[in-house]
Amino acid sequence: MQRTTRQREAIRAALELAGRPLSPQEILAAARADLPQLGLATVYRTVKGLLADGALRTVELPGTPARYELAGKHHHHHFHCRGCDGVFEVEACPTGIRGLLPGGFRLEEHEIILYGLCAACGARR
Amino acid sequence: MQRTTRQREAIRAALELAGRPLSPQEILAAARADLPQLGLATVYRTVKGLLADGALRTVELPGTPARYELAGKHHHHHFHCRGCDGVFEVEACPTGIRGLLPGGFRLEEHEIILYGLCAACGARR
DNA sequence: CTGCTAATGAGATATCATTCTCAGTAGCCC
DNA sequence: GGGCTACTGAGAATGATATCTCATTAGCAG
Repeated sequence: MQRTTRQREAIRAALELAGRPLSPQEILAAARADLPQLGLATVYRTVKGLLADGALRTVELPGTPARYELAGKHHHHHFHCRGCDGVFEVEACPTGIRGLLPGGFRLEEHEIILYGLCAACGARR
Repeated sequence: MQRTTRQREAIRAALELAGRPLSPQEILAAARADLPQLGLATVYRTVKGLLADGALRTVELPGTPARYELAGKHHHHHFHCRGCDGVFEVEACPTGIRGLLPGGFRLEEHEIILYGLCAACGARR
């Protein structure tokens, strides 16, 4: 049976508050604001459970551990900041992607990743 | 000093022949057709050297080891087949990506990854 | 051809992300 | 409140990629 624990709530809250995809380490750091003794294993276990429930979505970017964001948002893409390594959501999507494909290939999904500096890092330089 | 070795040539040839990004393991398998005793360490060392020379470009996709392709091709994107896990080049790019960005963000690069089945895998099902 | 030394190969080792273990803790039904 | 048992935390174990070590091999300049 599924229990509602302090940890589970803290982890969901951290993701909700962030509003962007977080890695397990980022989740751990954020949720420790509430629960300082929180363990990494619990983060992984809980994330797995939330994924199974359909409450989270996996966001995988090249060269970094998987990140997780709350499910249910509409289609969007991601911006990966080279300054702070943070990942942000981008609320748009160009059209006509299907036309890019060579013949015979069957398109199921697409991911667009933008690289650069986020507003904070851009201002700092 | 840089020497022209059998191994270096076999690795470059494998990438040239493939015409698509290869992981170190894929490079190893392909180049062993010519040099059966080729070692993985040599692949990594050689790839590093070719990258430093600017002869190769790194292609990083989520959830997979980095792959490498010959440098100098014009801008393109990649298709990741879910059937065979192979990566193929896609010779096009939608316009207007910069318009997707929120204010303050500085865009330096972008990557578009298409997921689905390649022609061979699509036909097999 | 000869010697110098860069490059190689095989296995050991490092590095991380993720999962496992297990004793102790705490949700929740009654 | 009590008891059953799922959940937790800390560290060990795992798995996969990438690098290092070192004795041996082989480019290439002279």
